[in-house]
Amino acid sequence: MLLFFVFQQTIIVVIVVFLIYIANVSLKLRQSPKMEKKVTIYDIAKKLDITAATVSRALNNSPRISVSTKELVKETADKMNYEQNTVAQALKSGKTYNIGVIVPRINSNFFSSVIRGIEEELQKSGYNIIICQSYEKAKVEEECINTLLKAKVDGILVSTTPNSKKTSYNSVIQKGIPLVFFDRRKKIKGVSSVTIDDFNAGYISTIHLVQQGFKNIAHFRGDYSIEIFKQRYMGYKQALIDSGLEIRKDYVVKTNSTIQDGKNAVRRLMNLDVTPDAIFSSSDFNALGAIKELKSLGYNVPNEIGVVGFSNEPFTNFVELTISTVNQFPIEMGEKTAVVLLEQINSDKHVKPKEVVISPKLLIRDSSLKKVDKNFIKKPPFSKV
Amino acid sequence: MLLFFVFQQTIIVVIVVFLIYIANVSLKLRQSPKMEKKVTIYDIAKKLDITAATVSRALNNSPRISVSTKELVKETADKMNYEQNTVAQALKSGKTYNIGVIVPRINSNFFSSVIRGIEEELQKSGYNIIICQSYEKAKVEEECINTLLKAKVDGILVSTTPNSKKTSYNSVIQKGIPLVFFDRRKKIKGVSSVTIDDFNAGYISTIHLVQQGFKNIAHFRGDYSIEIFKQRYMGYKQALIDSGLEIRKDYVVKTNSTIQDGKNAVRRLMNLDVTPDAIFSSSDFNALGAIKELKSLGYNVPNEIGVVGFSNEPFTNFVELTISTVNQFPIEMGEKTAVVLLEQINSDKHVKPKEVVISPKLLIRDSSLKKVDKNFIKKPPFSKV
DNA sequence: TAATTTTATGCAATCGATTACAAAATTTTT
DNA sequence: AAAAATTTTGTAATCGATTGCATAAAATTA
Repeated sequence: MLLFFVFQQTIIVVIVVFLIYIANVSLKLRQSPKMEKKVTIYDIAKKLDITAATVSRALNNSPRISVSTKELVKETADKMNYEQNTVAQALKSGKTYNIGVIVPRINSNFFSSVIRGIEEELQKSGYNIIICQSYEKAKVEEECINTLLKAKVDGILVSTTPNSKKTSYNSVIQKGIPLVFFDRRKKIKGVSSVTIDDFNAGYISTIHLVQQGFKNIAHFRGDYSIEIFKQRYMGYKQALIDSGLEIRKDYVVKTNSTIQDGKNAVRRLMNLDVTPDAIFSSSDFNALGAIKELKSLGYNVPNEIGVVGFSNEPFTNFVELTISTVNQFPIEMGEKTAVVLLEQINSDKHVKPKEVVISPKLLIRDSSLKKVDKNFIKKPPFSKV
Repeated sequence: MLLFFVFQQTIIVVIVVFLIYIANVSLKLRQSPKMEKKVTIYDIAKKLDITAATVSRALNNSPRISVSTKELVKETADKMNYEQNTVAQALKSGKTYNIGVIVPRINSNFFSSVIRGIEEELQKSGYNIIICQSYEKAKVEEECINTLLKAKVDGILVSTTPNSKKTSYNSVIQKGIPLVFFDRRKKIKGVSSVTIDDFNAGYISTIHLVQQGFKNIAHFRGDYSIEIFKQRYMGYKQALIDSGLEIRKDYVVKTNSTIQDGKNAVRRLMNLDVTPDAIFSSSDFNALGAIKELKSLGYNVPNEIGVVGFSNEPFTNFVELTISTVNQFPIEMGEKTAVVLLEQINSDKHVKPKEVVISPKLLIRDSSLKKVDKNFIKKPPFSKV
């Protein structure tokens, strides 16, 4: 009986041990394979029998730590595979080293190039970027802002969406988070921006069409709630005035930046009593749609109708009939935007808001260059690409 | 004398007070305009004369808090404009709710569409994504990995770059951070992936060319260090075998995904003794370059030479001669990748690695459809778009 | 050698939220 | 009405790194 009891005990113990073993194995499996446990400055401190404070100072190269301990600490940290916990640092310092970027979408060459410029500049200073797409919707843009604020970014770069309200950015400004607009800016007091000279871009594009001999020049415009589209239109208008050409309201068509909208706009224009003989479009996609539709309607581009687009999307240079367009120097724009932001982040005192303006460049290609005039065109200030 | 002393004292005091005033003003300016100070759960606790613990529990809807205090706390939090500090939460919980995404570049329709799918799926669960571009360079990809690890992301999604080593991902795996490959995968034991059936894509594309009557079919391949390019090639090869066609080594040309590389490859092929009469390209950009070059060499596409591209980049459908290509369903791919990742994040126990495979779809367009054969083509399993 | 300065390190609070465990307040049971 | 069970709230430690202040150790000066 006693023997039996002992046996029973043993069995229980064995089972328990087995269960513990199983638990361990499954724990290992769950964290498989060979999950490392995190090393903290406390672990290093314990190993060297010093304080975490000393370790922290040593790793940060504080002049208050002797050279010998610094070396020792750094070596040990390396050996132990120590990595700073940026989250803890962020909590202590209030800086996450993350920058939010809000764009309508990333799958256009223009925006992805701007982002590239931003990225290259910011990473030099150790910042990461969090990209948020608004898909051209004001409401989604507001969600983006909230998301980025929640993520505690150290700054926000925005290219706005139509109809977004200035007040959307109040929360950002009130929190004192640096904010810079690029390309599609909002005019908000005290907020910096980096743009191109859209008025000038509109002006030189239109003048180019005038010089080509076109007299009835139409314009595809984007939403006026976005500054750049208003400016391009103003430049277009001024060019017509300066050239002594008539300004016709029905020649200005509002479009979204899609191929289809370009087609639709052309259909509308070509039903007018006096049809236009040239188009200055605020969008390469519109321009492409327009050219396709014009061809299918039997018009000859550029000899009957000239077209200039905007943004220098890559396809403008590899379609059958290359499309004249405006280079906005997107990478440079991104770099400059990042620089303006960094200045704002790094300055203790309140920096004056900056309005950086980049000069656009008209790229004259087939779609606006009448074959007969090819040799008579003036060179500067335009360039053939 | 005493009087003077008193005066002097007073003046000093006044100056000091003034200096303090100046300091305050400049401080305000610096934080202008009307910077809000952060509200914490301690502020709420103090105001209601309860503990921070209670506030925290109330805000998190703990069942251990009475309904009345919950309401009170939530109301007060609203009134005080309280916002949770995600950094503090991240430190405590070890979760940042950030997911890293590494892609070669974002300015291709394919990758930006995948990202869109990922984003839509992840945001439902409250995750943000941090995008990192490797620009097709293995070294940059490693930097991306380090950056994301430093940022303490909760998971990483990757579409790899040529020549990146499997060991690059060791640090991710060892840390137990969920990792999922999409499209351009690496075969690593225990790591999930979401891809299309590239073998099949290569097979049906080639078979389609065969059915069109082409007999000397060349292939543009990407870097074999990337699984998908190997698979597409294998599919191409198998199709030739099954069709009883000869396999010629010099018909397989390695290219990068650029227009120029497509042109170069065509020049090379057209210098062979037996020139090919069709091309199955692993890249739409190559296909476009090839078509341009073929035209300039005087060949008729598709009647003399048929071309099929890959990825359904938008331009393939709006160039003069529309390009046949393969739809990879990028948005769906993104969604599925996100789902696989979330499963991995949310499961306590070790989940089995998944290999999700999406069926590609051949889109037959002008560049591979001989005009004369138009009416004789078999419908399924292909579709005309 | 004693006093002073300089240099190096430790102590403890802090950033803001979460959560075992303990204790108080309330309700239910006997 | 006292005891037991339940609900509600509080105490204090924790996540990991940083930093003002204090103290100990070493170097310099008197």
